[in-house]
Amino acid sequence: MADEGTPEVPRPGRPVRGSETGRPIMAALDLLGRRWALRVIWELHQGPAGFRELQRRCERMSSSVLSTRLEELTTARVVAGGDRYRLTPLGERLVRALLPLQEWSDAWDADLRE
Amino acid sequence: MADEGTPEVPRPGRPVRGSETGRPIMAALDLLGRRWALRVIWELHQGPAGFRELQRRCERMSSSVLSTRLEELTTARVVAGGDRYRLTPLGERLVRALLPLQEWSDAWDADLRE
DNA sequence: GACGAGTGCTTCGGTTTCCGAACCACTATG
DNA sequence: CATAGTGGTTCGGAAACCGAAGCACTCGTC
Repeated sequence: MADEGTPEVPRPGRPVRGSETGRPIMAALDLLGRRWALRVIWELHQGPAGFRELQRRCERMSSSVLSTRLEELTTARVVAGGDRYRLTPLGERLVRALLPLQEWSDAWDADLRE
Repeated sequence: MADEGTPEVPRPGRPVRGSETGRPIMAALDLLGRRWALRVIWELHQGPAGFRELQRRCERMSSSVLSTRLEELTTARVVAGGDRYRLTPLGERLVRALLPLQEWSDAWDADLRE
């Protein structure tokens, strides 16, 4: 489904960009702080999708980057491929952890409108 | 505190990278999906910090990128400058929305160790 | 008052990442 | 056979990021 080369995916327990400690939260911030990563997870929460459908949901996201992100998220066991891409139980749990963000973004909207 | 040029900061209500709709959540995902953005917010939650101290907390983060992120986050009213940088009430609320992520990252760690 | 030592940044050349159109191989469906 | 859709990969150009260096300033202190 994707190249299994040497993809350099952040993992807890290993030093990542900006942290030698390997603290899980730092690995998570690295993984999720890559372009489109949060968005892909968010869109998959709306339901499983094939490659091209997922790309459409992300409004013209580059296919090459989508491919890379899917590989990273798959390695991280957040996403699983097969017939279509879908969130793993771990991925679902991540989305639940991210749900308060939607609420916050509405508050942010309200705040900036003042 | 930083250049007030034309910084192109994502805002709810405006089309952002990957979304023409301007839905607040999409603007938030864009803002927070930039390198170091989540980390800077996370570190400021440990307490206010001056520029160089914040850079140290982020373990050798590039000063130029820190400068850019601080400008974006300030424009977004998540961070405020002054004597030292600190989270605004909106920023504190954002951190609270992000707290479940720490818990998740520990579960992620446990899952990957299997 | 000249010396560090620290601060808040900016500049700039080099590297990495991202973008996106084109393309390839495959599977329908008509 | 043609057309349309799928799951990607390739690759040249653009944008983002990196990090060492430097600048202007303040704060002791000798």
